[in-house]
Amino acid sequence: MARLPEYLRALHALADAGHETVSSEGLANSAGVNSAKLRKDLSHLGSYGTRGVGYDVGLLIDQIESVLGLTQCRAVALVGVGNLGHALAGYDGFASRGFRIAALFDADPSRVGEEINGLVVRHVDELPRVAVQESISIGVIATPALAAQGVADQLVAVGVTSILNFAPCVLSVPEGVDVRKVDLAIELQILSFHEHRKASLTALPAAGGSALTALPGGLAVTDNQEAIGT
Amino acid sequence: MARLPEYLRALHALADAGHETVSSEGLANSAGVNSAKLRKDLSHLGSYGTRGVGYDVGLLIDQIESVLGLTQCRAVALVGVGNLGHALAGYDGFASRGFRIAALFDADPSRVGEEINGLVVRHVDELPRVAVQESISIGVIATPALAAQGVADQLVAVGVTSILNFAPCVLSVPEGVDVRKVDLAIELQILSFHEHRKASLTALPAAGGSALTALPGGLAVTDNQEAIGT
DNA sequence: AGGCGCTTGTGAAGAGGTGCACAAATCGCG
DNA sequence: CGCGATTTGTGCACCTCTTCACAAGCGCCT
Repeated sequence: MARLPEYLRALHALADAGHETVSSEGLANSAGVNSAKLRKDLSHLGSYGTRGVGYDVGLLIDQIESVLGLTQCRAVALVGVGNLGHALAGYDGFASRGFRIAALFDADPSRVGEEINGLVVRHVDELPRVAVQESISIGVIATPALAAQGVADQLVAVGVTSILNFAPCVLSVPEGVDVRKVDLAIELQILSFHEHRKASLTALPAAGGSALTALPGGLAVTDNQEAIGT
Repeated sequence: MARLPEYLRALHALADAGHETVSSEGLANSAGVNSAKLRKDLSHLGSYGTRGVGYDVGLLIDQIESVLGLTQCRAVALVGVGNLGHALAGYDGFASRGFRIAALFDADPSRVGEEINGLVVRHVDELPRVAVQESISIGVIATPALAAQGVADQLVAVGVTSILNFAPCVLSVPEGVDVRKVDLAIELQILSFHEHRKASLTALPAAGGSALTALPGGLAVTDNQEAIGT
């Protein structure tokens, strides 16, 4: 389930605040989901809450981390040390949640040798040797779109089976390899769509327009993320 | 639909490659989706393809950009010029797709005045004045989690109704305000889960274990993103 | 020890997305 | 002008996810 990390984050926040137990309602509010959904999610991983009390925060954290495979610190290879890659290399949100950026790569010789956050940028040709040496388990692609597929192929060749792709393109990978894509421009475009839709709706208070005009407000608004009302 | 931006990206790539028309199958491959799904999506926005030929690339680009509200260049305010914010400010993927980063803000006085990519970092207190002046329509939050809610409140107060949140926390906003969240660590955690699942599956070729043990492979793997096989 | 209030876990209904398969429509060619 | 190849648009069935509502269970207070 893709919501488990969100629960985990909320649980850590509650633990820091000193809470020992949480009700499904409280945790659901912290994570921004429905309480029934949260209970069903947690029941799916066999978690034991106590009726009448709630869930033990510490125990639940251990459970979820175990399911997510976060008990071991995973080594991440980052390919592409451009604008975005540079920021990712220095992003402390990774280390604080159990991920270690173990190696940086770039194809541009002028960038090789640069030191970022204590790590030296290596040439991408060294990927096979370093990947084995550092036992890389996840690859992050922050290259331009044109280079992304080639990098993905190289990562797959050295045995990486999980890839996080920031390049705006679709990657072809063999079965068994998981790819997640994050495209920052797409996120903005989705917001732009919502802006456009809201503007059209307010401009037409009692939309009696003909069905011929394809109004932005007329199509389904399903984008897998919802705003949380106060 | 959240898939429209992906179609748009694929269409731009096809247009650059010189294609005048595309079949739903071809475009679906480029965007990494099923062809039937793509046809249904396009039909929902009243788009006119020609049977026997396909879709006109240029026309479809105009249609989708119109629906997404990309005909006007939207001004974006970026709050939080830390590691990530710095990269976002310099990310050329925004400008190339119709978004203009119009203002940078930070709460840290030592960062105020710094120039990034031709823009001067302003103090967050100047947000109200600048937001109106630049007619900001989208706010991007790249602050630490603790500051995010406050920034969101400020953005809402100045009339911003679309927020892209990179801080690892849930934002409370009034109805009518759209929030999209991007949490880079969560993406890695989902990949970690897949790694863990794959490792468990290969370790147990014919999983005959008792149902009591909550195997990672036993729970539903639905994370709204799928790998595309070759 | 017993009852009461609170919370979990889950069955069932509802909603929505997905993909197949096929009819309708268009173009090119003889 | 007509036919076949090709491609769009869509009805239908399936399946998953979501949400409500409620029974079962646990702790606390008397």
